[in-house]
Amino acid sequence: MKTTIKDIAQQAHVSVGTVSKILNKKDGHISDETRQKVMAVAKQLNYTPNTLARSLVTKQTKTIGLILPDISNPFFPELARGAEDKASELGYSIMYCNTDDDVKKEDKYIQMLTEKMADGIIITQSVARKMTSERLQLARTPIILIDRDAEGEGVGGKVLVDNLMGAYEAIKHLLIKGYRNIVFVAGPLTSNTTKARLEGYKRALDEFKVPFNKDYILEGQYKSEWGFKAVNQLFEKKLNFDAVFCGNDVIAISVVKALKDAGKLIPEDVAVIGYDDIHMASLIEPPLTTVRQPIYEMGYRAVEMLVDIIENPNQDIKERRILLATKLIIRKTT
Amino acid sequence: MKTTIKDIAQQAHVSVGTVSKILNKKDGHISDETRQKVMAVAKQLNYTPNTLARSLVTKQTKTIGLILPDISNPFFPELARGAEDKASELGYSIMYCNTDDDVKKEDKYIQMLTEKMADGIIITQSVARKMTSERLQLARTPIILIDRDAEGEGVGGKVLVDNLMGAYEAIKHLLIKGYRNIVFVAGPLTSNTTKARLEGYKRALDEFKVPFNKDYILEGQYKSEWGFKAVNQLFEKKLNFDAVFCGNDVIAISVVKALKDAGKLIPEDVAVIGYDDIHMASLIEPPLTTVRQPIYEMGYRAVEMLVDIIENPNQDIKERRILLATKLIIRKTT
DNA sequence: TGTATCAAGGAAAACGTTTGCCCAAGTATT
DNA sequence: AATACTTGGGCAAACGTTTTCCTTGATACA
Repeated sequence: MKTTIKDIAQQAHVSVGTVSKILNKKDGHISDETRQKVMAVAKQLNYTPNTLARSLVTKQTKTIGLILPDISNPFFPELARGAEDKASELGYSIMYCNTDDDVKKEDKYIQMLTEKMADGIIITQSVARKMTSERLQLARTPIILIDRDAEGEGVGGKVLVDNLMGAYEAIKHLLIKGYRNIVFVAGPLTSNTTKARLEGYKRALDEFKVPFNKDYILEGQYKSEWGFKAVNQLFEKKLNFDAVFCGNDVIAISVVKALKDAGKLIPEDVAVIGYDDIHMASLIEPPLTTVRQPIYEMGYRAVEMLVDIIENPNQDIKERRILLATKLIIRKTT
Repeated sequence: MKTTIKDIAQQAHVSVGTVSKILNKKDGHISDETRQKVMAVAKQLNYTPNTLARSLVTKQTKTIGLILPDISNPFFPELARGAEDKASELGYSIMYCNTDDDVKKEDKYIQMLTEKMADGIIITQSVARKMTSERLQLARTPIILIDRDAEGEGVGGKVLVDNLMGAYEAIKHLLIKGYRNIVFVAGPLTSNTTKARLEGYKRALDEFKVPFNKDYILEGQYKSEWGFKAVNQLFEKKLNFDAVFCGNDVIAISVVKALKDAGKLIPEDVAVIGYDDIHMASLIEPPLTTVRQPIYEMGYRAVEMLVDIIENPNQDIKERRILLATKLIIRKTT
């Protein structure tokens, strides 16, 4: 049997309340003698608290849920890492969940996390659906949106990246370099992230008086396979293009691969630009020009924000929103 | 306030015990009428159980801890994914922890997990230290070792990969292809994983009567930078080599990069072979020959084993050990 | 001398469940 | 008619903590 506070109390001939006070350093009214006795017994019995019981009375579990689409997508481990580092620093632990962008799973996990009494939730939603009050009723717990924006009253806060500017700068860079027929191999257009990037894309085009052609917008998934498929589509459509702007680096890497396999020279025949700046981006041939996102920092800041909400509940803040800047990393594919 | 079982009891005019029995489908002795009434009230009040309280009495949290060196190393997300998928299937959730191969952090997390009453722990240990009884006393909970082996009584089980054979086959392949001066850019030699691979390396050499030269063994970390450093060392030492066997794909990818930057042709001048078969391995130029590990399956099987131990505690099994096979994936770097 | 203050620590309720035991009434068996 | 099950459901302990309020004795103060 694990030793409990009761065992300590018995052996030290004091009451459980006293033991609890001492162990929690609320020992203003305890003599040095008893304190030391209790501490000694605790150590000897190898006591570790049962946080379940503690949480039951204190109403906090020091646990936060992290709901992500898919940890095997290289974008998310870094985000998770940032979250875990900050959480650990603040004394919280992280429960993690993969949704595969499946709304059902999202709901299931939110449910699970509320049952486990998580103090808060950080989520990258699959689609930009509203956080309905119904859902929030389910999770009577602060929620932070991360990476992907969505409407919704009742969301505790948001940590986002300025996708409009990120895309704008990327496209502007291509335009300055003289590319004019720029394909956008995008993620799902249901996502606000994608929408914002499309905005940026259009804005840059506008500025350079290049007409927008919606045939150049290809909608797909944030997955490696999509890169190959997209290039196929381009060739099938016999589209005349000289640059490809990709929804993320994973897509970009497979686009580069597919283009090279088709005999294209990069960047001479066609330029490629990615998004994220995952580690691998600099290692492919040629090294990938990309829009760097502060991924680690997003995770880190999200936890920071969430814990602030958890621990200072009645601050009068209308909206919490962190918008992080991207940075264009110019390598050799443009 | 969240609604509790008590609220339901009041509104339905029954006792809390009855509600509990109904909600848990232990309603052999309950009339249809009351059951339906209780269910209706529960739904109407939007009840979700508080698993803290439940766990306190049932002594199980349906939570397992996953302790890994670093989730941003592409090997581990896939393992984590396998673990999470199986866990979710079995009704468990996962708490995850990054140690950065720091023994202190390992202990801290084990402590944390026992305090949170995790039902079991899966760990990739940083170094092959024994699971001392002291440590197991801390964690009075089943522990599964995954990926990296270590001695120790009291370990609940192990899920490993046959690293000796994996390395053996890789080296044999190189030898058959005619390469003779084979460098091993290894991970830390304190790890049993590395040791086993070194065994395999030697065995293959032996079989082909190629003398072993310990200058060809370079010890480092399982990180991308190590690949670059290792190649530098090779050139500095002016070592005559025609093949490089790498401790993992991340290293291999940077080795390929470094070699190409130095003007070497791959595989004509020097062959490179990796380990893991991460997704990126097939996307670099030239596509990487590598030893595929069933990473996802390791995570999956570890959870399977752990939950079996948790739920059937008094089986009389002396040792649980799963040794998974690797597979040589031949691409274009050899 | 009487009273207020203070230090040290105990008692017990509370947190939200589960579960073993008990009881009452009805039904079946002898 | 007496006994034995069965059905339906209540009671209360237990899980391991925290925390509020009390009690007791001692000391200080007027």
